[in-house]
Amino acid sequence: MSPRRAKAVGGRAGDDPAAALREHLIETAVALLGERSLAQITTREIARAAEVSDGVLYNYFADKNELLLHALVRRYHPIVARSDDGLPRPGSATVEENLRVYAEAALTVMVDAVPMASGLISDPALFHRFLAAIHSESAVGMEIASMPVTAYLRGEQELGRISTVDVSAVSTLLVGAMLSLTFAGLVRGLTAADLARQIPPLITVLGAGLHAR
Amino acid sequence: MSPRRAKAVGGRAGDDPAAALREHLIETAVALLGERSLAQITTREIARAAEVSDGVLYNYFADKNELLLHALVRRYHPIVARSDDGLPRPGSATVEENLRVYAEAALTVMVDAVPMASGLISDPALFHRFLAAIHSESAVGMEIASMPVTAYLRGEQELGRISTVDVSAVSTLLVGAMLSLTFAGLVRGLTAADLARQIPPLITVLGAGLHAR
Amino acid sequence: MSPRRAKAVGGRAGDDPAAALREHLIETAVALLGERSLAQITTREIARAAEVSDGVLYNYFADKNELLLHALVRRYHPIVARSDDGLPRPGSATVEENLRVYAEAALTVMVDAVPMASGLISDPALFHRFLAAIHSESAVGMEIASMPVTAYLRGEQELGRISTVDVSAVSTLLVGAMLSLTFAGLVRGLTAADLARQIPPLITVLGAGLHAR
Amino acid sequence: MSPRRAKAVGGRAGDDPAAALREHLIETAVALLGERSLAQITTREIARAAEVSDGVLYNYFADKNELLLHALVRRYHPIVARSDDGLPRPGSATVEENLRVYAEAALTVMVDAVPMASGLISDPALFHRFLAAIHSESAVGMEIASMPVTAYLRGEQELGRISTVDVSAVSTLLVGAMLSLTFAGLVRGLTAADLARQIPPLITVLGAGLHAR
DNA sequence: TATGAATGAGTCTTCATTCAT
DNA sequence: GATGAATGAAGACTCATTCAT
Repeated sequence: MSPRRAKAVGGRAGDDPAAALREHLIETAVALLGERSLAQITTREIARAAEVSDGVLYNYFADKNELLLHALVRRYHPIVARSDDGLPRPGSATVEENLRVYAEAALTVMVDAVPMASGLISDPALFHRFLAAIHSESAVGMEIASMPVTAYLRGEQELGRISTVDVSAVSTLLVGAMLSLTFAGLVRGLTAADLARQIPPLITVLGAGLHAR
Repeated sequence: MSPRRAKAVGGRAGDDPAAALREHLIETAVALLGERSLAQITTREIARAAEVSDGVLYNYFADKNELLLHALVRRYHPIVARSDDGLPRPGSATVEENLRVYAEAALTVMVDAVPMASGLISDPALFHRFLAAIHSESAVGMEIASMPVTAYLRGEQELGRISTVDVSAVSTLLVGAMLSLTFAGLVRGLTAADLARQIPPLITVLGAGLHAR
Repeated sequence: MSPRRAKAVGGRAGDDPAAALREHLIETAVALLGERSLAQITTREIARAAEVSDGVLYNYFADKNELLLHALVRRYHPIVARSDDGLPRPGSATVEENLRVYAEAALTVMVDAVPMASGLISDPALFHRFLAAIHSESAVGMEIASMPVTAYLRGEQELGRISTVDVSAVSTLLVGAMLSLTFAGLVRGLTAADLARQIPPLITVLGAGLHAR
Repeated sequence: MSPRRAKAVGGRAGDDPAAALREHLIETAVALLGERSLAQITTREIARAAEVSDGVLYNYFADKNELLLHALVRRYHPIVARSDDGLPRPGSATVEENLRVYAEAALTVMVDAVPMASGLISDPALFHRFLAAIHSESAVGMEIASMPVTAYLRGEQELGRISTVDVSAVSTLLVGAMLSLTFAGLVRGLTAADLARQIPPLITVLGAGLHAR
């Protein structure tokens, strides 16, 4: 005679059923975040999409924004984490080729994240709640995107394949350029693939700095 | 014979009285845009801030968004135009020093424009009305910020002060890095001046590319 | 140095200029009443159509409704008066043929008047102001439409061309049928001409009553 | 488990609780429709009268007009249906007496329906939504009122109690006359009972047509 | 007196949040 | 705990009316 469990969550044995619904709501919100921006997602939409009742969300979150914040964080972390998957290691191939791969990865991440981030930036209050939720503000912002590149470059530097250039500066330039391409693409409705064609000349310019003596 | 004039507009001599309130509304909206984002500004707030009645705005604009769009364009144009003022000419000083000035100008512009642009990006419909209002989509986006740099570098190239590098790529890298700094600053609440300290190392990296043989 | 006169009214010599503008407004409203119903006509539309300023109407009428009421009366009277023009006299042609002519006239009037009247009926307060404006309530309603028919039939009766039937009842039947056709036409978007085809069988039925002994 | 129920709806047993408020709203609107016309009923008034909150109506209807349309149809159908109840059958009593009963029924219906219909006629867009809602445009208009009379007369014709007159024309005359009386009554504030006194002379005139050889 | 911009009450509608069941 | 209908506070927009010029 335990209380009824939300249909949509099902009865996965072993899980804490309460936590399961909470998860389900977050995942649903994450999915909606891929389509619409923060302000344009209603609690009703979330409930409908999650196939649960309108009110449950208040059993797990203080308000709509808390749920969306969790969804945002959830979306944000894999985006960054994803960068690590299958990215080239220092010493492999050529530095230029590897940087291209890193650049494309960053571009992909940004084309996905920027619309979402925009929704946050336009709501400062929410933005700061978000930063607090991430609770290590230092790792947020572009650094989080440039860190893998920086790490990679540092590796190459240790291997002596590139000069003693400021690798952090190189990362900022590369990642920033990807951000720039992302916005340009937003204006014209271009995909990450379309934009990726503009990467090689950028690498060429940076390459000069990497090999300078 | 003439109809009465809004109290808030007063009797500023020399103004076209008809256009005065329109202007007043746009300027009020421009000011509000500095505090809040598009979606968070209500018609009531605009009216209160402008010290006029709730309905006047509809005497001058088709709807709330048309007013805000005008305010946006108003804010957007000086931002871009400002870049041209007092920017160094090819041949003067050193290329590195000049690039630093351009970079700082771009950074200043972006710190101002990004919060505003974010509000637009999260509302695609409004975003496209905005682009249409600017009515030369090709010049919108990051290009508008990178064009002055590109032009400057092309000038230096003609003077033979830099190599035959892809100046457009250099611009994208530089401007993109400014954008990146802007977002980083947004997260930490840093000003353009704070962020500007990170410019020199970037220039150093790019400098290698500019002088490569 | 007489005060300025509304442009649209022009300077017809001999007219009282004030009364001229009043007239102009009423006539404009009359025209608009042919297109839209009472509630759907705004003071702005009247002013624009009359090519005068928004506010003048309040120099001549207590409010919007008073103007529209005058327009309504103006439209209403000619409608009824029109019935008298060129309508057959007792003794001419055949009674059936003449009744057909009267019926068509009534139908034409009604197709014109019913949409207008509907706007009134749905606003009881306005309706009673209207009746007061006409200020002989007894002559309003269907009687005003049936009176000419009744008068005609009475004439025929005096000539002995029809029996001692209740002519008022015949009028009510005939005019009521026209009203009925009018509503039917409204539903299907038919014109007075379309509807007129249904008149002859009605006359045939009534004819029996007129010649009964 | 079930969500709470609107206070105003209470706990009427046996009702589908989901549909209860919907019903309540329609009935409230039906009642208001008896006092005011369509355009003069605000969503707030409906909510107040129904003793529910301002927004509920949007849980059951797409917009204000959809609710009012339902209320209209609700008012419209019983009006017509009512005509069939207890109306005389062909062969009973005398034709004149029976026609009088039919006429009174039609009059009652119209005195009720005309003010309501007027509100619709003055808003063409709404009018057509209404017709679509009734979705058999052919049966709308006066026909719906005259059909029972026509059917009755056809029955009498088959029984040979009346001549081979055009029964449809007779119906149009009779029903039209009732409409005419209705409008006349509206002007003077007369009830259906008051107006019914004018029916007998009309029947007398029609009677001549029915028995003509 | 004419002008027409300004006024602001009032309309419909949305949606985050509550709460009886 | 889950449900989802009810709540009611906004929000954008309209328009009759006023009034400084």
